[in-house]
Amino acid sequence: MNSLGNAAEQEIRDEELSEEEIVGRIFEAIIDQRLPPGTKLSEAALCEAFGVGRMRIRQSLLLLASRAVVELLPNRGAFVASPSAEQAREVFEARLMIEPNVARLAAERATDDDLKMLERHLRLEHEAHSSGKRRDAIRLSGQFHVLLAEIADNAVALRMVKELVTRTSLIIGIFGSPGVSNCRDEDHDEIFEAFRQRQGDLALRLMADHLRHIEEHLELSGPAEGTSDLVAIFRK
Amino acid sequence: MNSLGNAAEQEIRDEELSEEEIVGRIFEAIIDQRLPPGTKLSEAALCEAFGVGRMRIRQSLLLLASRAVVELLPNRGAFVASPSAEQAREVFEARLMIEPNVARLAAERATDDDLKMLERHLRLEHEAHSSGKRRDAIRLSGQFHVLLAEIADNAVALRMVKELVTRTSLIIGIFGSPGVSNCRDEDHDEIFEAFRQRQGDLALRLMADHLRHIEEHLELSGPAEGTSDLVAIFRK
DNA sequence: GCTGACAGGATTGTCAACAAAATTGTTTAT
DNA sequence: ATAAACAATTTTGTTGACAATCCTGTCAGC
Repeated sequence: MNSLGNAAEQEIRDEELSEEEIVGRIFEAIIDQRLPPGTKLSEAALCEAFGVGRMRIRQSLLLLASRAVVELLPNRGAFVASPSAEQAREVFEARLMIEPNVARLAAERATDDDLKMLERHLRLEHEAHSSGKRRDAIRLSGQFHVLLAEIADNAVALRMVKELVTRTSLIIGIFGSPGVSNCRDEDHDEIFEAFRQRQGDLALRLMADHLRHIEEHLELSGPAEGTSDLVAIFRK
Repeated sequence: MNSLGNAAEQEIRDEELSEEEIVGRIFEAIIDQRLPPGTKLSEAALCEAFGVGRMRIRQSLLLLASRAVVELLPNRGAFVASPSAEQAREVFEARLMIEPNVARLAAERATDDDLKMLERHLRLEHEAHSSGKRRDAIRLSGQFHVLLAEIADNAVALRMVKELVTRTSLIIGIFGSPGVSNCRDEDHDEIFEAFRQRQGDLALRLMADHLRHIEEHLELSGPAEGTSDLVAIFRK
């Protein structure tokens, strides 16, 4: 029984899910690490899981592959991507280009409602963290970055951030020290404080520091995860 | 006869084109404005143009839609996107986040061969510009930005730049003053000079200026191009 | 003469059957 | 007993046909 065969995930409504909804669901599942890197995503299993036809699944997998979130091997099927150290470097480099700017714009454009919403979100993050709900903590800390992109009000940046946050979750699954959580929520608190003071440039700087901080806590010179390092695991 | 029905574009080899190749070809056609915004991309026509099955085309169109380069209307078909002024703003905002950083990295990482290649490219740009080959000039000036992303050696950034450059071509087609070319090649020359001197931060600044310069030459408060502003055109 | 309904044609969306490839399990020969 | 070869099963890839939707042109009614 794989992690997708859960009947509870099936939709009850007779409206079928669209490709984008399926893509979104798989993004989320990857973000909170219910789908670890390398997981086989067989078409039949996904058809059952989402209650849609094979074509819909096929297209969804193609979209996921175009964002480097799944890997599509010809005649072999689809697998959750396992980013290489090189790809991890690229992802963080890209995040450092985009997200500090997103943070600055968001800080400048946030409405009062946005600030309230962020505050509520940070409270949830703290709760999940202190009560040891690791999965929730991971999901929420990733979602924080997505929320900022939504506040920044730029659909292009939002799409990119969603992709990069998801890929980061995979990267942490591979290169992260076990137990260490995704983001420190104190960092998020500091960024929020900059928001409250409407200091866009400060938010930019803090976000850059935050991302560098995450990257530093990875072991990018480590395992090197090939196709599936069974050979490495059973080396000796 | 639409602009895709050209039999010369058909492939001779019996190897079929992959989705990505088709996507790339359509990207290029949009970049040098052979496919203006709003063009209907009927499946049958594309099947003939590329000599592939309908499924291949369908998937290609889905990929293009996921990058906001074509618009997919249910039961209506695929059309080359016609970005709104709001979307144009988002595209340039995103380019300003990414490309100055790309320029800085590229300036720092360019090999001597890269510099030679850029120099050759700029010569081509000048030639196309001075000999009045508008289409070539447009294609080459867009390609300059893509080359920088390749030199920067970041696949994520490269993909984003390709998308944003293509969308910019559509934006210029809609909001650009007629006759005014895409980029001024003197700007590109300046950036290249920063490359030659290995001044990454200068390259960053010049690229930001360059992008702002392009955006300023648009008329974003203009036509407002709805679905197809026939109503606006025949208003009075 | 104009508006609305209707029918024909064309295009898109979906499904099911079929073909191709790969993995797994079994057999056979050394 | 090991390893290669073969067979069976599963999974992916592709094709074609069919259903649904939309556009266009026509016709009836007012």
